[in-house]
Amino acid sequence: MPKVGMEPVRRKALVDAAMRVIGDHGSLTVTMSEIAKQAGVSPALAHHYFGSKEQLLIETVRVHLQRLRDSVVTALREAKSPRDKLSAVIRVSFQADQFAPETIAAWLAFYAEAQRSEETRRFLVIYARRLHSNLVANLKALCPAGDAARIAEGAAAMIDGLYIRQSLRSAPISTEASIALTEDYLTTNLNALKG
Amino acid sequence: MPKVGMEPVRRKALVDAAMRVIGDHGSLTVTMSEIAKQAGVSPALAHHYFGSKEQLLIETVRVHLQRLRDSVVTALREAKSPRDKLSAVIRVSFQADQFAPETIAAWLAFYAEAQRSEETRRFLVIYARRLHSNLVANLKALCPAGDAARIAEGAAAMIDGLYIRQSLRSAPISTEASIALTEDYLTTNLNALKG
DNA sequence: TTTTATTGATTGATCAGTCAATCAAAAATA
DNA sequence: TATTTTTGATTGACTGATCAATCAATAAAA
Repeated sequence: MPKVGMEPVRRKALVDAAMRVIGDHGSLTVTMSEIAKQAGVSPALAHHYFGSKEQLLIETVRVHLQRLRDSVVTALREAKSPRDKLSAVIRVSFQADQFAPETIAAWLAFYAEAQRSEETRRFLVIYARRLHSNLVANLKALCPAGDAARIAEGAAAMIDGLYIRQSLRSAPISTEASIALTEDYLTTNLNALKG
Repeated sequence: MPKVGMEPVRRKALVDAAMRVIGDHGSLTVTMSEIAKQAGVSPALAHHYFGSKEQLLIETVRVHLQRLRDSVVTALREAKSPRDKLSAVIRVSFQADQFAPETIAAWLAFYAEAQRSEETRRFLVIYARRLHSNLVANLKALCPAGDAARIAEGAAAMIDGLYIRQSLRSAPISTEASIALTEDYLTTNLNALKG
């Protein structure tokens, strides 16, 4: 069975398994055994490749934020006007796989972890900054810089807030409604400036 | 040393200690020992009064949400007009003790816990509903019901989102700026309807 | 004396992390 | 080509630490 070149395959499998298990469990207090089992390998192998549970979790955050970033980049490239690019950023934030309850649960767990893990925090800060700067950059084409910064803060907060509220699964808001609410925030603010 | 009537004193001390330790630690993976130590009693006593760690944590959520509720009720009573009441709800949400990094960290941990603990989730859902309904009730006096519901969703999301972003402690937003952003959201939306 | 408050000592379970051993593919050598 | 050596992949079994939970014992008040 052992074949050469398994490392990248196993790493990916373990990182994906970690996200799934964490999402299902809704917490980072998952065992290496559970993750390894989900990935179809022994716990020892997970340690072999990642050194520690903490490192595996950090890698999990990193890889998944990288994927999210790739989605945003693609969507931005397809959008032409600044206004379309703003919509693209919003759309990706709420896209199906991101907005699935397990995914939201996992992100929530990572935000909590960021209180203790400097490295986890660093990655989430980068995500937050990127979201903010994507919004600002395109807003600047539509309104003065000062307003752009303010509107971007508000929009970013609204996006994150819709996630949190979604995590409680009471009165769940649809993807479309979340997008509409955020779009509406932008439109109303931009119109208010024009008026 | 043992005096009669200590139960309520100890319960309060333990619940407060739990919130503090969880806030400092940024996670619910705190030991009963740490909490008990912080409260100045033995771990065994914590178990004596609460039965289990889980129950202590649930009580901690309940008590602290109850206090938050009391603050809101008081602030609402002092405000006269619907618009003032909206401002009161916002102000309390961001008031100093709520917006302290340790408090935010603790709430974040509880949100994560809500994924697993039905009872914790229930309390947080009640808080979310209360926030929403306080907003809707007063918005209805200022705009049509449909718009009130929508604006309330947006405002609640923005409040929760500002918390999350604050938890990352990068580019921290001041209490005043957070209040201003949320107030601005309401004002802009209400003006847009009038115009 | 009975009841309430309190703790030290202990237990049992859980887990992260380690390690020595195995297995099979690949590379080197004959 | 056949044989040997090396190396990467993999695991079962084990260890040490941590921690929630229990309990019997003590001390003070009622």
